[in-house]
Formats: sequence, C-alpha cells, structure tokens
Amino acid sequence: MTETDIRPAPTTVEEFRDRLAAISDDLPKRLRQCADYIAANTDRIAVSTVAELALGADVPPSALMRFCQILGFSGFSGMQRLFRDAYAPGWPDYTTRLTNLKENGAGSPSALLAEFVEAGRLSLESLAKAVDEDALAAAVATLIAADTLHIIGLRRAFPVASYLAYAFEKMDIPAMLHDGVGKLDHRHALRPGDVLLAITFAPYSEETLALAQDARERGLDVVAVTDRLTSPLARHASAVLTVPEVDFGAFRSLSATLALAITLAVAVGSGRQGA
Amino acid sequence: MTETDIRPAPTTVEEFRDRLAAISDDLPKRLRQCADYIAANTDRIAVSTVAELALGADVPPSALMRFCQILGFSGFSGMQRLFRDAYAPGWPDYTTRLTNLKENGAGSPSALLAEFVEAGRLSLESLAKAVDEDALAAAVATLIAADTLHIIGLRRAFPVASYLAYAFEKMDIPAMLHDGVGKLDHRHALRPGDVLLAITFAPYSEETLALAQDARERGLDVVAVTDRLTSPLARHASAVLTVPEVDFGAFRSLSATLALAITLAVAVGSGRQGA
DNA sequence: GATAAAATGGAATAAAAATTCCAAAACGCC
DNA sequence: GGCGTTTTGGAATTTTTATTCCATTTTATC
Repeated sequence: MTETDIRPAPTTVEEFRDRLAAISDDLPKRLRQCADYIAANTDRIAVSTVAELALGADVPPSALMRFCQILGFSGFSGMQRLFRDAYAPGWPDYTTRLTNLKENGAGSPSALLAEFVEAGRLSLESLAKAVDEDALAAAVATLIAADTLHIIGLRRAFPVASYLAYAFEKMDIPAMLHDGVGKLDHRHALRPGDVLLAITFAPYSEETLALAQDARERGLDVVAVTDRLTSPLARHASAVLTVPEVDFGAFRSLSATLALAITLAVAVGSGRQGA
Repeated sequence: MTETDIRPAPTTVEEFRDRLAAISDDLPKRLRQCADYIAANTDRIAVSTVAELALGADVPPSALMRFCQILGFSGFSGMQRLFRDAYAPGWPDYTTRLTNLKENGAGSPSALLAEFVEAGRLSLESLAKAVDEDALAAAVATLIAADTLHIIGLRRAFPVASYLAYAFEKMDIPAMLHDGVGKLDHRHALRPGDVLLAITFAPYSEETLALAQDARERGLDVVAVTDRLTSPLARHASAVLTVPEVDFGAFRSLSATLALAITLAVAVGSGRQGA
C-alpha cells in the first residue's frame, strides 16, 4: 500500500462496498483479514467497538484503525457514523408482532401463521444466500433457447408448476403444463428443440422422474428444480437449481421455490423479448 | 417513583417493552419524556449515545441515566447492550448477499431473484402485521364445521387453491378443487353443510365470483381470501381474510397468500382431528 | 544474505462517553 | 405560605473507547 490513494471517504453504503471490493485484492495480510471480516460482518459495524471488531477479525486494534484510514475515513468513528446513520433494523415491530401472535397459544391459528411466516422468511433468506448464480444463468439461457417449454411438477410441487404455466402464458411464451389429469400421457408432445422444466422434492414423484428421463433420452435439455444436488432428478438434468426450503411440521413453505420460479419466468420472458 | 421497585433488568426486547409499558404511567415529567421518546425510537438505542438520545428526548443526559436505572439496568450501557446483542440475528449477512446479487446488473437473473426474495419477505412481514386474528379464527371455525370443502382459485390464485387441495387431501379432509378443467361446472356438487373457500385477487376472476355468489344463495358459508376488504368477493363471504401481497413488476409474490393458506389447512386439520 | 521499504503489535495518549453527585428548583401537603 | 419530599440540571469524575506513535518484525529487491 502506498499512501497515494488518499481518496475521499465513502458517503453511502454502496460506495463503501465498491471501495472495499476495489482494494480488497493487493492488501497485506492483516489488512486483508480486516477487509474479509468487515465484508462478512458489515452489519455489525454500527453496533460494535474497535476492540470487538478487531477481536473478531483476529487483528490488533491498530490494524483496524489503519484499515479504516485506507478506506478514506479519518478513523473508525467516521466509518461507524456512516453505518449508524444508515442503520434501520428490520424490526419496526414485526418481531414483536410475531411474538404476540405466538402468544395466542400453541396450535391456535395465529400461532400457526406466525410459524409459517417465519418458515417462509427463513426459506427466502437461505435461497438468497445459497443460490448458485451460474446454474441460474445457465437454466435461464437454456429456457430462452427452447422452442416449447414443458412444465411438470406434481403433488406439493404442483402449485409451483401451475404458477409457472400461468406466468409463461401471460408472457406469450409457448408452454405446456403436464398435470397428469386423466392419467393422460403427453410425452409424445416432447419434440426436439423443446425443454423440460421439472420440479420435484423428496419423496420424489415417479411420474416427474419418468418424464425427465424420457425427455433426456430423446435428447431434450432438462432444467431441474429440486431440493438437493443429489436428488434423483439431478441425474436427468442439464441444469440443476436447488431450493433450501424450511419446513414447519409436515408442510413445505414453498415461498422460496415460488420466488425462484417467478424469477425464471420473468428472466426467460425478458430474455425472449429481446431476442 | 419510590425506590422500592428495584426489579431485575429486562433480558429480552419483549420484557423491555412490557416493563416500559408498565411504568410509563405515573412517571414525573422528564422521565415521562424519556419513556415516550424511547418507546418511539427503540430501534436507535443500539446506535446512539446517551447525549444523542437525551437531545432527542429534550432532557439532560442525567435524566436519561435515571430512566435507565428505573427500568432496572445498571446504567445506559446495560440497556444498550441488550439492543446491540438482540440485533445480531436477522441478517447474518443476508442483506449483503442481496446487494451482491443485485450488483449483477438490472435484469440479470440474480438481480431479479433478489427482488422477488425481497418482495416475498415484505409480503410475509406485512401479513404478520396486518392479519385479522378474529377473522382468521372465524374462518378456521367455519371450515372445521363444514361437511365437504370446496376450493376455488383461478389464474394467479390457482397455485394457492391447488396447494390447499393437496394439503387437505394429505390430512384426509374431504375437499374438492373446482379447477374449471373442461369448462365443467361443478356447482351442483355444493350441498347444504358444505363450505366454499374462494381465493381471488384483482382483477377478480368472474368464475370465482359467480361460484361464491351461487354458494351464498344456496345458504352455504363462504370463506374469502382476497386482497381488500372492499373486494367484490367480500360481498358473498361470511369470513374475509385479506392478504397484503407486495408485487414486483407484474407478478404477485404469493408468499404471504401461501403462508395463510397453509395455516388454514393445518389449523383446520388439527381442529378436525380433535373433534 | 544485506538493505531498504512496508507492515505490524502494543503501549501511551487523547478524546469521548457514561456515570455520579449535589445544590437548586418544583411540588405536594398541612 | 412554610416545610419536607421529590425531581431536576449540570458540573465533576470515572470509565471506556478511539487514536497515535514508534520500536520491532516481516517482506521484497537486488
């Protein structure tokens, strides 16, 4: 580090992140530790002291001070001010409300709702954290290039499949929902150039796996939405998207799966528009 | 204030609020100011100094100190520690991740996903805040007392309806999904003692409204899941549940609606079990 | 492997914040 | 309106926290 990069301090959290990313490479060992720890714990800056953060990053306080100055602040206090001002906790009374709901007694409808809301929220958060961006991009690319989309998802995955069918229809994308009504077998509808979008979670639906295998054997691309990379569906798929859904009791929240589904739909929709 | 109420300090935000509410009445002028300001700005305790809060409450710092001690803390630092620690969960780096996803560029699949995840989360939070507990309890009671459940929800509400049908089936509750396949009209299946569970959002589906009206005219109870109390569906309903769903772009996240749906299903399921 | 430059750790210092204490003011009661 | 009690404001003190500085170690270069 030379002292030539005395640039003005970031004034927004955005700028802060940019600066952090920009300098993170080519930084000596201890300062790198600071950068890594701060990047992973940005949210704690507002409520911690130099000593606490230094302990967390496993560096002496003076190293952290130097780090703040390299970022352009006059010191730690300047950096902290940025985050204290921007600080807006996610509990403007939401957490309180949840607790109130649960206090109605275990098993009461309100308490159940609180549990499912929480399960949904956790699912969404895990999805954001765990999503494989490359796999997502690959799946979207595959779907954009397809002629007709075939969608299958049965039992608990059926709501997702039907939502996808609805979304594709809205966007004038040719799509066919294989819903198993009347035990009809529509596999002859799979034509070269088509793509199958299959959704299933443990215990995996036989019909879904069978259709995926069939599609694969005919040379079609298969995009899989499932719960684990080791899912049997993954074997037949060219792109696999996993969704870490949190269950409460016997029921899957589906929030995360639906968020992923609608993302696929809209991404494919806008991708095709441009094409 | 006498000094006899030296009770132990609150150890959770809940306890804090309770204590605050308990003492807020019968407090001298300055301390009352503290209580009011703190109640309205609880979220800033973690990131403020005594001086800053005192300024905000328009009292001298020493008054705020006294206030902290009345609450049971040894001083301001003790109170602040509670909020700094409580703040730890919530976003263990979830927000960071969201920002990263969005940085992939507007319109990219990752950025879209971030938006939908956020929309889902907001929807769930609003649901928790806005849910009418009495209406929910009433709806559950109605559904428990029913002979057969009829479920209708078309277009964007169809995933919800199908999920409900799946859940009821899993729990051996007699339920019939009116899905409009083949333009078949199943209204003759509505029999006295049955209940209709109807779901629709603006723009409201004609078929759903018609079936609800029909059911109502035959004297059946109708439980409505919709977006506003003034929805046309509400006119035909004996119990109305509203879901404040946040949209992103043209698409509804459905997270909150599904959470509500699954709550209904499980509450009804356990209610019938006990009966 | 010698030399210069950079990086580091920790002790010393400065600054800021929290906390106490008490004299003065306000209040309630007779 | 006087008297005891409670409340108040602010200055003094203590504690915590941030920051600087420099001797020592590490690293890079030749």
